Amino acid sequence: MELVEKRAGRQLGSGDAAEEKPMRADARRNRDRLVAVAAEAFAANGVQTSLEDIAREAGVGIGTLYRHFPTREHLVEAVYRREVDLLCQAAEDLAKRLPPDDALEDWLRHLVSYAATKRGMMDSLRILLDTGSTIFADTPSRISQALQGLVEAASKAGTIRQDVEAADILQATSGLYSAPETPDWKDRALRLVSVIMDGLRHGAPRRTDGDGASANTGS
Amino acid sequence: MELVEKRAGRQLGSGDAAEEKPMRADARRNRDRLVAVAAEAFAANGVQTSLEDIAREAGVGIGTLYRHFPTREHLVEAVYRREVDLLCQAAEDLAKRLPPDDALEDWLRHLVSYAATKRGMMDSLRILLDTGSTIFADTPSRISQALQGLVEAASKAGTIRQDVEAADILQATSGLYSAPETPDWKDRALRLVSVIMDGLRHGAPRRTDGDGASANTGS
DNA sequence: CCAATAAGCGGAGGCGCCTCCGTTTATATT
DNA sequence: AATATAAACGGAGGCGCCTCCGCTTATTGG
Repeated sequence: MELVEKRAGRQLGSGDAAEEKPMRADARRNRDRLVAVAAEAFAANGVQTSLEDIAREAGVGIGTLYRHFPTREHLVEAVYRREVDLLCQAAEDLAKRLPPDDALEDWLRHLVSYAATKRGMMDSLRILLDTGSTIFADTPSRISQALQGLVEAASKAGTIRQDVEAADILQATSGLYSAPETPDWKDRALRLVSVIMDGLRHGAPRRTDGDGASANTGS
Repeated sequence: MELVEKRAGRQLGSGDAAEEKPMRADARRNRDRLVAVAAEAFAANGVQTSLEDIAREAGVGIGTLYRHFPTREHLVEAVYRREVDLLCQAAEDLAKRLPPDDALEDWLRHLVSYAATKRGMMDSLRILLDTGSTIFADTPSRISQALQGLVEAASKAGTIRQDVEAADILQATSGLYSAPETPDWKDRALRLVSVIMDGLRHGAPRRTDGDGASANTGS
């Protein structure tokens, strides 16, 4: 689960040059903890979560938080970036560990968490847009690429129907981002994933199971 | 100087119906003081001025400020609205008290103060835009209309050249809003006004003075 | 292994935001 | 003028933000 994040230094806006210095071990550890804790907190309570709470939860002083992330937006950007990294990383890992169609299904479940985090952070993300951050330039294509790998593998293995592409699936799941903020949001989202996967498997050349539902709604 | 402001109640966003209740005398007085003080403070120190300072300066408790203006943006909107009102009011007053071209010149000087306030508030005004406030719908046309009255009067009196319209002058002064934030900003702005007025008078059918500079740089 | 030292830590403290509620006061009623 | 009452006042207090700086510790070179 511990994703090694390269480029740990400055970001937000694009006006820096000399970087890439190796960070001291404790600094890196603290920084990673902060981002991880913040991700959880933002997803659960929205971006307005008290930074002091996050620091405490991560077991560091508030000063440490502020040294690493001078503004709330810096932290938000780091969280968002990590989320995308994790998502792409997960695609690779799953592809190795599972049959292609199961990998795809699991990855879509990851996508649901990603969406959850993203919706919690929407407001701050909009601010980042104004600030001229660069995250948004490559993110969509990175995600799309990760998905494409999974889709192609499953397609080649013949366990999903042949005529769908990454773009189709992203479109099918786009409802995740705009759906209302109900408490059972996550259940609905996972159900949607399950439906889509059933659909994809149904039209496959080699069926893996009878054409019933695929069960497994996760925890 | 005391402009009587109708509609003292809710605003910001457009989702209110029943309004226009007569306000208690002390409430109205405090509200007006707050807006006046805030206008000065915002122009001098920008919108980030401490609300506590503003309340103190206005001689009211912080609670009073918050009752009248639940968020900083509500206060900003009120200030901005008042600024526009004062500007339009000034146009009428000046038209009555001075020869048309002098009225026009003085009004342009008012416009400079307006611009000063507006630049101090830019950031918050942008937030207001997102909030969906209605101020921006009619403001430009109101200002434009006020100016038009002055221009037509002066034109009719023959003390400025005949072929200019309000729009021309607004365009000529548009530099006020984007000019850099230097300390001598106001001097430059007033100099610009002076130049424009000289130009307008120069092409007039009946000259008021020789074609030299018009002096009078105000205080 | 032991300094030396710079990188990092963390929390006290100051400030601003905002709410809540006991007190004051303008206004309507008699 | 006296009274009732709802409207308005104001500031204490709680919380979050952020800075500043004395202390701690990982790292380096001997």
